[in-house]
Amino acid sequence: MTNANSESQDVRTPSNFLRDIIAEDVRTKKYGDAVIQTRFPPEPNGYLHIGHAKAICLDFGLADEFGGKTNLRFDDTNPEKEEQEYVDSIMKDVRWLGFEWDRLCFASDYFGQLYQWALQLIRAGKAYVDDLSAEDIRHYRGTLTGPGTDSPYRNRSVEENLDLFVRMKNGEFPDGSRVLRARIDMASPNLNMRDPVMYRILHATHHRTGDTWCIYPMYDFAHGQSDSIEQITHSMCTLEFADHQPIYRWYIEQLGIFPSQQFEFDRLNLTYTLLSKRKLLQLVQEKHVSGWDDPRMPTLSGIRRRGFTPEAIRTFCAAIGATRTNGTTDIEMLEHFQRDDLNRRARRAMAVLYPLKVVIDNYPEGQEEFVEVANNPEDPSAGTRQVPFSREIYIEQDDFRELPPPKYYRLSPGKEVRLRNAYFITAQSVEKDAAGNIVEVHCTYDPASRGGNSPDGRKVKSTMHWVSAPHAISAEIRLYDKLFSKADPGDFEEGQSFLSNLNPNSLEILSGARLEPSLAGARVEEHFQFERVGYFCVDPDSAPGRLVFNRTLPLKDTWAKIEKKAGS
RNA sequence: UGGGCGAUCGACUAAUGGUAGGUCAAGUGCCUUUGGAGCACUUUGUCCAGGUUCGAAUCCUGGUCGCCCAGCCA
Repeated sequence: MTNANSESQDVRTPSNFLRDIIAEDVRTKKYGDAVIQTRFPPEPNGYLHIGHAKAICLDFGLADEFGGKTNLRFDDTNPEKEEQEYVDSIMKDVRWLGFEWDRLCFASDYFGQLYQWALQLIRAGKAYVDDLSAEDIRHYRGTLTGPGTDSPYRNRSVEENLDLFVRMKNGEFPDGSRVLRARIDMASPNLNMRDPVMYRILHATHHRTGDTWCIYPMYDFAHGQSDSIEQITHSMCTLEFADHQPIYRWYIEQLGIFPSQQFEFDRLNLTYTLLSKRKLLQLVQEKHVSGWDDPRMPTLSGIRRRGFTPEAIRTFCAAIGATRTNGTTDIEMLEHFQRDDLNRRARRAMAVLYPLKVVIDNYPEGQEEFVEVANNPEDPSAGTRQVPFSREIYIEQDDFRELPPPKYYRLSPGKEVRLRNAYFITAQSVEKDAAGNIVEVHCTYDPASRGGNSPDGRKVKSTMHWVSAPHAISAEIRLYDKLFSKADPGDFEEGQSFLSNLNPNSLEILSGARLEPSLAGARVEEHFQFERVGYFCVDPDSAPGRLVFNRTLPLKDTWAKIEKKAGS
């Protein structure tokens, strides 16, 4: 298994209860000389999201930590919701995250064995065919506070149950007409033990088994036994399955098979984020986003396209740990680990998103030169590159104010600043259009300050990025922001839905940006830090000569904070 | 008037009867050729009430609050 290796930035939480349990089981040799075996069991009915990443890191990470193995198992017991497209995307995403499974498994591979086990339980008088309708079953199940009632079909003979079940399998009955149920206890305080349904009739084509079957096992009758077949030692799942533990154990005990054990941990919740497959599907189907891989989606394919990296996601997952407490993690924490990762690794470049032309009046017309620029100041091994400079350049509109507010260090009339890696310039005058908008700033430069330092030791308060106007290239820039404007997207007014919390400004497309020419060679999915602006990566929509950049995250903006404080 | 699980800084998470610590966020200062990064410092916490104990976040009792469960979904 070539799992995510522990790089230096990996955060190891001191401990979590799952690791403690496994460590103890390894120490006491609970499973003899057998190795720790886990599994990641997605249902192929949607794309994986950041919440699954936590489960993946736990399933694969913990097994790996103790020299164990992890299977990727598709929990494909419901043919009506599952598709090959999802299987493919899930495999791709798990690998992208940095994990490789020991065995690729499908619950559907066990349909035959599961069927035999069902027969075994019927023969043992532990299962029966019920003719009650779905509605009646619900009714007979009782309530949270009151016991259920036995189905009138509960005491059929073994022979009759066998006959009926075989005929169910042979397709003699229509969908919904009968089910196979475990015979346990209709008065159990745990609803899952009130004769749970084991099999339902579904004349549907399965993405792998085709039309071989018309009866399909329920999750509870499939999951534990699948774990058992694969000799899973530690079957980790989320908290809402805790109530299923008794039924998980019941089937394994009745069948006398390998005793896999289930452990539950808390599901990931993130502020400003929805992690419900149903709602994500709705966003896709109703076209509130461009698809499962829309860069605003919390899906792994979405955040990959946005520019997030597997390393950062793994570090994040390690940092948040695992407990049995429901909570909501600040999205800021994910963003922090992503910035941290990209700060170390992303190549720097200069790009002006909202250009303002600057003419350097005392720079010779027609002259050009190249200045040497570090590709990544955090990583000298990234080398340097040559960036063209000339008389006319673009700077960010925000970097010039005719009337500078207090503490504004950037360019303003009479003020001297540094153009990064180039020269000191001083603003002299502005040109405006008929409407009074500044369209051009005239400056002078100090030829002695080449490279960005003045020999006389003169200091400037500000350093600004720039792009040489005649050399600049264009690109489409997609500025992404949070998909939802409310920390809890599920918190909405009466009569509304989570859709009312959609952030109307989650995507802004810029067409006027000017970029340094070296960016022309950028490849899809390549990450950059546009200095002083943010982290960007190349979108797959790019074509030769037509670059598209997605903003992964903006850089932290201290000035914006100062300005906001002054304004409020 | 069922059952299950849980409760530690604003958020996430350690401490497993012996100094309540880390990360994020927030704030202050230093530094800076990215108002980025970095560095230093600071603020804020054991749900409540009893009990056991030399000593309790941890053990006990009783409350309170939160989450999950009545699919022929997973």
